[in-house]
Amino acid sequence: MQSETIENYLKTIYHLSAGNSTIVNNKQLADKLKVIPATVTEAVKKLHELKLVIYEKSYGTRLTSSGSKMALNIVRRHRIWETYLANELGFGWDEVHEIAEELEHIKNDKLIKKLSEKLGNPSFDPHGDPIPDEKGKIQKSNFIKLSEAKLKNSYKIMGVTDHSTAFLKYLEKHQLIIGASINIKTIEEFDNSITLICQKKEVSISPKAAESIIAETL
Amino acid sequence: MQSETIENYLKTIYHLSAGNSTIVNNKQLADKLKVIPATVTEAVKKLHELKLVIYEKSYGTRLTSSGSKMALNIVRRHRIWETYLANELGFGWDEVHEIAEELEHIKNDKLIKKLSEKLGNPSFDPHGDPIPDEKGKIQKSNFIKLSEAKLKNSYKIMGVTDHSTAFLKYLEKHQLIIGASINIKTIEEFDNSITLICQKKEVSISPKAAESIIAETL
DNA sequence: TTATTATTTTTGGCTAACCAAAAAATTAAT
DNA sequence: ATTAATTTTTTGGTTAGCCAAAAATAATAA
Ligand SMILES: [Mn+2]
Ligand SMILES: [Mn+2]
Ligand SMILES: [Mn+2]
Ligand SMILES: [Mn+2]
Repeated sequence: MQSETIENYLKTIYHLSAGNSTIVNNKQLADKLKVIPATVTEAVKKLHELKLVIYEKSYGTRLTSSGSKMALNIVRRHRIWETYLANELGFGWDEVHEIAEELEHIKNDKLIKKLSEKLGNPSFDPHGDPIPDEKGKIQKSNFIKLSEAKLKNSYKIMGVTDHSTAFLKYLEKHQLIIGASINIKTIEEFDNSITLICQKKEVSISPKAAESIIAETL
Repeated sequence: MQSETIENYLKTIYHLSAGNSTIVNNKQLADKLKVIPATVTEAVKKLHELKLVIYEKSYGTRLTSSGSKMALNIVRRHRIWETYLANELGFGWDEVHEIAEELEHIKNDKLIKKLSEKLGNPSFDPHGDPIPDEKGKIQKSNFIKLSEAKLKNSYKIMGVTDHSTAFLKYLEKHQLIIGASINIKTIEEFDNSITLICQKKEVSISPKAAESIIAETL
């Protein structure tokens, strides 16, 4: 049985390699997992032994196909739980991530299946992130980061990549919620801050915020 | 933070001491927790340090009031989850215990509160066991073990104390389900086996089975 | 191309949970 | 009261995960 620790490593490697199995280095992992680099060195060695990653000394780590399969499964559990907590239990989208961080480690296929069914087998979680299916397949979408949006174009907000409570509260205040339609009014030359129209109101957004908002081109 | 291991010890001590803080010995704990007695000795020493139990060498262990409070809370989480799995997700009552064994360790008060609310703050789980409230109070009931039933009397099945899949399957087959009304037809002198009427059908039950069925006097 | 900085690895050590085997204590049987 | 059986404790040892400090590599800047 894979331990909770191993699962957290796999999931983190998956996220850091952006799905496409880019090489991940120890420092990144240490930062995300809140351990020191020495600990990561040990861990990735063991994951290599288990054939869940390929670890090349002093270079980096990437998931094997079986590691990737496992990671996708953890991501699925995490996002199913997030959706469930939000849609069925009435938790706010800023609360679900933390709880799902624990629930994701409960390994019971039937449980996840029942949860998913009850939700109508959703393909996206409350943050707009795709939920891998039982086989690990992820539904593609023509989403972009708002930082890549073009002037005058219209978009629909589909999700966020920063799940911090602070950020989510900020979005809610400006009614920049999932499903909201927006139009890009101006993009500042000198700092790339964006002004957009949302619910008839004008909102100005920093480049950093725009980087964390996922939108669909309309 | 109390570890999963500590929580399992507290819960097991609670169950073995039947709520009323009877002394529990190492052998019993070792058997239930599937570890060797030496491991239990170490563990109860630590629990004593933490002031969660009173451990008297070579004699036994009992919960302190803070240990008891904690145990009640774990039992509450366990039974809320069992009820939720059965009532909201459609799991069979023979499936829920195993899953709840894991879910019970997720410590998030708001989560349990939401689950409980959604269920209408139930006082009994699908096995008929009482669910302690937030303060640890358990609702009393005039339940008896079927092995204590009297001839000609009528009862309503309220729960079971043996949660094994085999036993629950057996009960289901004979329609001895929660809520069923029964009448005691005969009690054999020589082996205490019981014949009862349930759903117009006659069912014969071993003393061992009767010991594990909880019923309410009608 | 050195020198400086950042990252990675090694080494030694720690704690929580476990087990096996032997010794000690308790309980039950004769 | 002895003996035998059971339970408990002690001692020594293991593994998973972690950290701190030092040594080795790799990357960047001068
Ligand atoms: Mn999340
Ligand atoms: Mn996690
Ligand atoms: Mn149970
Ligand atoms: Mn448990």
